[in-house]
Amino acid sequence: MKNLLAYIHSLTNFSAESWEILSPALTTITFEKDQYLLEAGKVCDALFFVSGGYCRAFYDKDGQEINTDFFFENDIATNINSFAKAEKSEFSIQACEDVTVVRFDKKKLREAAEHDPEIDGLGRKCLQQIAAKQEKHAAMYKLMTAQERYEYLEKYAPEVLQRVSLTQIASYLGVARETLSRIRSRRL
Amino acid sequence: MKNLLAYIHSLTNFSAESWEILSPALTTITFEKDQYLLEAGKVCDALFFVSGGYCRAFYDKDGQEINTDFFFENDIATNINSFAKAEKSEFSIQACEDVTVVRFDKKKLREAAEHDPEIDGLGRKCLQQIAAKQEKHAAMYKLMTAQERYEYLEKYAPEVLQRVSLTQIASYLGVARETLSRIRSRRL
DNA sequence: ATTGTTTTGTGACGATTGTCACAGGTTAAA
DNA sequence: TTTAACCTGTGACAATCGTCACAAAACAAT
Repeated sequence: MKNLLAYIHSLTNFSAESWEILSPALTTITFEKDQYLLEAGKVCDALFFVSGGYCRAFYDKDGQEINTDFFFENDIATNINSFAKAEKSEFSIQACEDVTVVRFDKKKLREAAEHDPEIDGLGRKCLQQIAAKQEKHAAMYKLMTAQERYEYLEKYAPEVLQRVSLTQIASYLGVARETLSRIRSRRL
Repeated sequence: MKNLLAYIHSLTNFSAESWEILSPALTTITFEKDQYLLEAGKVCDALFFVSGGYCRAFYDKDGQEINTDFFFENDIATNINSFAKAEKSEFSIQACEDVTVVRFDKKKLREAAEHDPEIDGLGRKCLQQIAAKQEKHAAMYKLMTAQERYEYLEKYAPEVLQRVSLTQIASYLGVARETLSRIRSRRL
């Protein structure tokens, strides 16, 4: 909860009263490794602030799992489209370790936002953050080769390389496991 | 302006009074072919609702231009990160034909949003739309081969294939011009 | 019509990557 | 400690794609 408060304050001004109003929308939950925070085909009705452990977002493409995102401590994990439009999610979010999250219930969050403009502003900031993250990631794909993407991770997201297995990273970078293995050995 | 109203109503409830309050933030502008709506390195201080013609967003990577988006009639063209965070834009937006847009001035828009929750809600909806578009496009890159991406455009964005030159589309799809030419000839 | 400019198609070739197969390592549970 | 399951590294080979070069086609302007 302390991390969550720090995260919120890093985004926007947030009073003690706002926190009181927001609190009922929050629950701390733990997921065991391999459990799903969100399953493809279901509607996303919550945001998850990750306070311990990490998870991954992945699409199932013809039986093959393709990672599109990792969420570590102090990240917000969700499907923002599914959340905002109440459409079925096209991807799943799964715990890669035992994970602790603070869950923001959609309905209660909306009620809280209606009563408090600070909470409304926070919601908007979160949306922006998520949009920004998506744009960065999309640009990484469009502008870089596999090797450059790997170097980008080394530079800007080293925790991914430290904590995530090669196989999972390869899927995230869009290359075969073997190719990533060779990229690594080339760079020693 | 009529198209803009229809667009707004498709997103959210919007009263005549809100429109009155919003109007001072709007200007209709035309850009000639090749003119810039936004230049890389500058801060984006406006949204552009495209009412005629189309434009492209592109990154400059070591002198090579890489297209990342096209904006047609009834699209909102902007750099949402640069707009929201007042950071320098990493890409440019350029008119590909003579283009007519309705410009939303950032400062005036914010003032209008402070006076009217409907305008505030509209802003949020726009943000969501843009985030959704980005996510779709990112997924296209991560999940599909070049050929599948081309077929995706055929299915979901045929106006791109009709109106944009092969060279520009190739850059957008992330393949060499020649490769796209071969994808096309394979599919006849 | 003619010229010049831009765009598109195509062949050849080399580089990169994916696929398949298998070996070596690591980890976790019994 | 042993086993089993999983992850990683590596070689061989085929398929794909990018690059270079140039021809054909489309388009614009005079």
